Order: sequence, then structure tokens, then C-alpha cells
Amino acid sequence: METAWLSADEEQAWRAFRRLLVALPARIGRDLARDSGLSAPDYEVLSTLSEKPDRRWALRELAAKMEWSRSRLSHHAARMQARGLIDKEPDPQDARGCLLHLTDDGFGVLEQAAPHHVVSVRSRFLEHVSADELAMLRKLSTRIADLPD
Amino acid sequence: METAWLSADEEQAWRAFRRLLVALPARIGRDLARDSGLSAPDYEVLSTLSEKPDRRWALRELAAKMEWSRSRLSHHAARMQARGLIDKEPDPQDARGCLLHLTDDGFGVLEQAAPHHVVSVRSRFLEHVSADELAMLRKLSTRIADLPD
DNA sequence: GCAGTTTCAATGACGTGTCAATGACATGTA
DNA sequence: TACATGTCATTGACACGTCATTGAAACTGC
Repeated sequence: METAWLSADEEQAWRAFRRLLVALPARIGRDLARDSGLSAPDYEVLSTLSEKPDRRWALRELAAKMEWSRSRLSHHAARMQARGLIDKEPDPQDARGCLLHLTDDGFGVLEQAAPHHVVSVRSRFLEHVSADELAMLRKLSTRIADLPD
Repeated sequence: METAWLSADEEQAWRAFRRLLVALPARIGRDLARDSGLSAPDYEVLSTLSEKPDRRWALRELAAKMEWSRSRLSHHAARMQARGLIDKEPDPQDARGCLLHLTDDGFGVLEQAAPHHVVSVRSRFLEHVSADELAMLRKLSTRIADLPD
């Protein structure tokens, strides 16, 4: 296209950053699948559920916490339930709602997965970033992610 | 899970960065779909094809250039062909291969899309990043993306 | 209490990406 | 030349995410 609407610096930085945006989650996701048979979304659901003492969370609240749509979580929870990682219970507080509950199997899979995942995040990312860079990246990420949608 | 295997700083930076990794492409992709009816992959295919003077590129070469699998590009090209954005021609150099060719319609859609997309990238990202940050982000991105898979 | 509105989870259609398998063709080597 | 191996695009099965819709239940104001 050769649109001159980004400066050369901006263009190159944006290109490089887009490569990272694609490559990093792909690599960490592949590690996770290979090591534990989980997808990144699986891991996110399991680890968020495990933060609650009773391993139970209302679907709508879990979706809000993870910034997922309820539809997405409903689909994903159905697939994870079919694999025995979580199960669903009626919400005693709200008959429209449901609770998602981390099964013992799901918790076991998460416990097995977590250390591998940490190694993956370190070796794919953290090891290659200085403390200064990490601090800058955190500020930058928060600033941009917090912009309105 | 409360795994203590990332320091608090690392944990927070990784969380913040993951939010960005999800939110930024989603926002820019939604802008693109709203403004031009294109997905981000559509835009990437169209703009890469348009870089060639004759708007033609062998599928395998285009896939390599974009770092896509040939399977992915084959699927995507079929959908884009059905919408009239590109068409396919036999490769005169290699009877196994095929050339993808940007149609006039596809080129028109790209020309209409490009300025909106640039505004989107600016307002969602570049405007909120200082020159120093951008330089650091570029170095960091290149360093990590260039790691082996 | 009741009607209108909002919120909940579920669902189906669709576009998307990955993986493994396939058949067509190219290439390298005896 | 003939055969083995590699590379090409395609295909089908599956997982995934979005959007629009649905029906049930909760809230709201009267």
C-alpha cells in the first residue's frame, strides 16, 4: 500500500509489535497444549476458579472478572464440562444463573500444568526483558488497555 | 493458584501485558470491521498483495511473508475469493502452486479501508506511546519475536 | 400485584485457525 | 528413465470466539 501516514519509525515499531502480539501467545499456548493438554483459555478459567476457596464462581462474575462475554464463557464452560474439568450447579441466589465449580480432576490438571506454564512464560518472555523494560511495559500496557473500548 | 513462582512485579506486569495482548487487537479489529467490513487477516492479505506491482503473489510465498501456514492462507483465500476480493490463477512456474491476485474490487476496498485503519492504529495505540517507549517496545518486540519457536 | 424492562445462560450460525491426511506435481538420485 | 522423497494447495474435522436471538427469571415503577 505504501501509505505514508505512519512515519518510518512508527511503521517499523508497529510491525515489530504486531509480530510479538501474534507470536508470543502462540508459543505459550503451544507449550501449554503440549505440556498439559490445555488451551490458554482453559488455563485462564481453571486458574481463576482456583482462586476462590470453594473453587466455585457464578458464571456472570467469572466472565466479568476475566473480561469475557457470558456467551463465550458459556460455550467454553460446556466444552470444559464435557472434559470433566469443571461442573455446573444452579445458583441458589439467582435461579437464572449458574455456578461453575472446579472439579478435583480439573484442579489436578491445573496443579500439574502450572509449573510448566511458569517456565514457559519465563523462557518465552520474562527472561528476555530487563527490569526497566518490564516496568515500562507494565505502565504502557495498563495505560492503553484502560482506554475506553 | 497463588503460585509464588513469579515475583509480584513480574506477575503484575505479565497480567497487564496480557490484557493489552487481548484488548488492542480486538479494538483495532472491531474498528476495521465497522469501517470497512474487513477482518484484520483480510486487511493483512489485501495490503500485502498490494505491495507487488502486479498485485499477484504465489500462495506459498505470501504465506511465508505473512508467517501464516499454507493451510490457513488456502482457507482464508477461498473465503476472500468468494467475496470477490481476490482471485486465484494457476502458477505458470509450478503446476502445484497457485497465484493470488488482488481484484480491482479488493484494491478499492483496501484503498477505502487504509486511512480509517491508520486512524484506528493511531488513536488506539500510537497516540498513547512516547517516542522513547515506542523505540523500546520495538527493540523488545524484535528481540522476543526473533527467538526460536 | 402487574406490565415493562433488564439481566441471565444457552443456543445456532458463521468466520476463523490448527492439525492431519490427501493427491498432484517437482526434484534428486540411482 | 524410474523410483523415492519432498513440496504444493486443498480438504475435513475440530476447537474457538462473536453476534444475534431466545426463554427464563429478576427488577422497576406504578
